[in-house]
Amino acid sequence: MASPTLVWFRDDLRVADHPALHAAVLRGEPIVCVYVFDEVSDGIRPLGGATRWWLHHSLTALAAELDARGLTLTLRRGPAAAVIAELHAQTNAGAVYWNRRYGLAEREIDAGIKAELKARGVDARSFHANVLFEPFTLQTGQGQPYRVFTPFWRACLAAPAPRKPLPAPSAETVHALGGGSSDGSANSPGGGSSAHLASDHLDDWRLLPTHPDWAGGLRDTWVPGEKAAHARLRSFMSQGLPDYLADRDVPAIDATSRLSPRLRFGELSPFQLWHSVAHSAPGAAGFLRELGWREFAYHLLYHFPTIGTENMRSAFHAFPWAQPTDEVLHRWQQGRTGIPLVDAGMRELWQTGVMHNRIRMVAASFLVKNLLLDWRIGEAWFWDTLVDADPASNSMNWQWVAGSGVDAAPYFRVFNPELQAKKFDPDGTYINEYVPEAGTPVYPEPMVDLGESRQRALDAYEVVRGS
DNA sequence: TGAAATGTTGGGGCG
DNA sequence: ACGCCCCAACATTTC
Repeated sequence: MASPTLVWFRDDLRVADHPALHAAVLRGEPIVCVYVFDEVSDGIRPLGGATRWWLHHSLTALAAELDARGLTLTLRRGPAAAVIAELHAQTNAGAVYWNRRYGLAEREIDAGIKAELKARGVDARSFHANVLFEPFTLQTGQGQPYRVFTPFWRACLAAPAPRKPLPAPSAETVHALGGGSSDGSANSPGGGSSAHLASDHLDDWRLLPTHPDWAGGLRDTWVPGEKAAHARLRSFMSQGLPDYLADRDVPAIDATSRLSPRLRFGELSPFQLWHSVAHSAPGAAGFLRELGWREFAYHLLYHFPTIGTENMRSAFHAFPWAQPTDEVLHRWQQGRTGIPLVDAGMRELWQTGVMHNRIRMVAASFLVKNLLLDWRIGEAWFWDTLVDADPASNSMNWQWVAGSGVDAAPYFRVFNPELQAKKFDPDGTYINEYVPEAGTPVYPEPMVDLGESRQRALDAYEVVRGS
């Protein structure tokens, strides 16, 4: 192949609405697809266990989608800059395309790679793909990044409408580019005209848990991959959306979209969601608003890159967090707090890799306020156990609960898990599903008194009050 | 995307 | 019939 186009897949494990892949097709040269598993570059946070599981299966699904189009997904492991440079040398690629990401370390890595490639005369390009509104295009009247959700989302809705999704390239289109691996040359060197491009074996990355294999609940709950993502998208839009507003707060009802892990790994793009919604339908604005919170999280991550590690309100630097003990932490993590709704949520998380949105707030509030533990402790656990763990949303939402974020819940807002259970799980269906022993003698006593620990949190928050 | 305390109101029981 | 009290229901304030 003369000067193939290298398409670098990252958090965009899809073939439809993939601007980098789409542009590669338009460029008209053979396409080389690659995924780089990078846990070693500076500032890169290693994936948690649940996201590693998802990544394994989503990569498998992506490879199949590409294969159906005569493309091979090449897998490489290592620091992205070195790996891309090596791939460039091995393929003599004339162009390298990818879709943008928004964390600081990722942006620095990508900028370095782009500069390096351009210096070698390569057409290195990044595309707008994974957020509806580029964070650097939105600012307040004062020229500052938005710090409050409502005006942010108002500005988004007033901005030019998000573009229509791009189609997935067809097998015929890709085949016409030639030089590729439509005969499976990656597995049978000598087939086709291209040189064999070495690929790691996915199994060697050991993304799946062993000893023990704790992923049974994930397998029972999820089918990762673009095809399954579209199936859920269709069923949610046709059946779920009308009742979304009414039912989304009831954890016993399957009323939330459950699309978050699809967005996390880019099996679906936000553009596809945006244009799947019948905007005049009841529930549409409410659902899109949730998509707006994801946008806001990425906006904040871009403009305030330390959102995952530092309190956005600096007064919280002096907050008197309690010292975590293993016993206390394990009771929360394993759903043995003695508070049924909290335990149900934590067990749902452990079993399925997600937790219902409302219960996330309750369980997080319990950790940060009733147990008075630093939100970063909870953030780390969610990072490890959520299949939708996302550097933007996870950080923003924990800071929201803790009150340390810029547009956060006021410090004095403390969820009462018993009241929340009465309101949103009145017949106990959800609690009973995950904590069937609640109310029996084997169920533990509450690890803290809800009233006393609430008061302790309010007292502690005096430190940051008024700042 | 809260909860609890405090304040207000209005209907009904009852002397 | 009337006023008083109780208290649920709702509203407002405070944390």
